[in-house]
Amino acid sequence: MPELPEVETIARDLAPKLTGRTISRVDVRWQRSIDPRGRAARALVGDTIAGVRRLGKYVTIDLASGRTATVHLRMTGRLIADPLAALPHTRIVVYFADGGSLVLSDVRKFARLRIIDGDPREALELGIDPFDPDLTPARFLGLMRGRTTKIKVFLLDQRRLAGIGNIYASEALFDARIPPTRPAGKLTRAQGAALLRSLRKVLRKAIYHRGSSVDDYVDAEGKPGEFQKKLAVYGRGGLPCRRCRAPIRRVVLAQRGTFFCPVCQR
DNA sequence: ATCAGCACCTGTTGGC
DNA sequence: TGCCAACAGGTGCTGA
Repeated sequence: MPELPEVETIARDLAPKLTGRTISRVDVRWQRSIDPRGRAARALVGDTIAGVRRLGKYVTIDLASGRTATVHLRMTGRLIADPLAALPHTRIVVYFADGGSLVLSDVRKFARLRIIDGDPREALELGIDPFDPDLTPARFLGLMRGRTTKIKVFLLDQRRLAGIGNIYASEALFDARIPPTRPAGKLTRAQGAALLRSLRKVLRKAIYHRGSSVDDYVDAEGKPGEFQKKLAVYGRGGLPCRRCRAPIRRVVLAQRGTFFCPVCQR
């Protein structure tokens, strides 16, 4: 479900609510929700939350001990602080010494909590953040140089760029007027620069609107985002392009639905 | 390097 | 109305 804008929204909402709170107990109701590459859930007990931020699509909880707890919500995960009522599909409950809690709920059981000792960026093998000021057009072009993979598929590779998912890959390519099937290494310098601009523009707008709720995404307050109303191509197969009225096409790339305007993107 | 296929899960939707 | 295949904001593994 959530991509960069949704995770950014959740992390910003959670930060003031969780910072400074001490973990007293963790209730794991679906064991596979704990990523076995990290520590066991009990490692969190006694630790205090120092801050909450986003790394790629991970909600990243920094702990006073120096450890990091990362949550990946995958398709349908939700993180809710101090829920007023029991949530359906609750997989993990982190209880605080003050009596409150943080709940991970997830219908499809794909979401994962991982407790990391060292540098989380390294452990998660994340590429550069789209908003990193070091990501210049030249560096962006450099990432794509020589790659024959289709640009849409390239954008989804978290080891290159961290945070782009299926919605915003299609949206940014439409905004930059680049066909999703173009080999990444074949983008011109102008196209590379335009795509980087479009990625940032689309992501920034989506963050402003608190993310896109296409199906069941909700933020840390349980509320949907608003950006789905602004989507230009994602989920609009067969509908007229907002720019030229030609029907939006849907194709499958890397097993993911991909939407584009065959007229605007050539 | 790259890609297709499948696995992980459950719920909703659209076509017949 | 009812059934059932297709599909879903993601990743990770295998094998070609």
